[in-house]
Amino acid sequence: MKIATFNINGIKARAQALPDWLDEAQPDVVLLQEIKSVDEAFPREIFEDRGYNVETHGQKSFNGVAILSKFPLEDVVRGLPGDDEDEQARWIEATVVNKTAVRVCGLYLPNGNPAPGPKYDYKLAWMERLRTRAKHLLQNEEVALMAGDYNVIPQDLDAARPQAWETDALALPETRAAFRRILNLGFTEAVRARTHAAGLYSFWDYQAGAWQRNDGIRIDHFLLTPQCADLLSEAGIDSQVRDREKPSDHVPVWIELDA
DNA sequence: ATGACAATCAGAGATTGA
Repeated sequence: MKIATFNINGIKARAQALPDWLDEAQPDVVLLQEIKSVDEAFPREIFEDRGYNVETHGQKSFNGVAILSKFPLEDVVRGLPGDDEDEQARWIEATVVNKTAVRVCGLYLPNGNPAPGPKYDYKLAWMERLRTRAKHLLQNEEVALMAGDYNVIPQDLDAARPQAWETDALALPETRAAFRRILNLGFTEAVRARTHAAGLYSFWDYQAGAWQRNDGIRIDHFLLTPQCADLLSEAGIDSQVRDREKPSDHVPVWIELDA
């Protein structure tokens, strides 16, 4: 089973590039972030025509997440537990039913800039809620994963110019510590389970020719429970997508599971 | 220190992103 995560930066703006990539990469399951659309306006036909089931958790203008799956989706939950006041659409989870049932959680973790400030406080609080959900996934010994745009540069080797991000909410020591605190509960980060190579990025800013200069960062991640990590066979990043017409500023990250 | 670029909503320019 091939599962991908892709921050598309607006479904309307990606009406060509996203289906083009789906047709070529043929993922079974896709976790989308930043659909920037309400549920009613999401162009589900584009995906249903290709054999995908579609579940969305959108909001107007900003954020918004979705799951596409060629296999049936069950027990869909929208919104990260832990704060009833939180109106931002950043979390969706469901069980993909195939040979092995896989609980997939799609997330769009807050950016947090500027730091310090209320947006950074929201980021750290959101990460604490994420840690709570993560603990439960482990306690249940599920074949489960949490994937998406974490807005976290885990280590210096995950940025072309780490010094440029030193005081940024994506790389501050407190951000990295919060990410490690989740990881160290017992998750496997898929790309790093396969390679410790530098120069692997999933985001390049639109500005200042960042793509052309390969000035990227790696902020889109897959975290796997032990039961899920046992099924991992491959992981990759489709960086070539960034060179296409009207690209998102992120590219797809994917894994292959024997599930 | 700032802007560069893109998307959204709206119908100009502010807001957000990373």
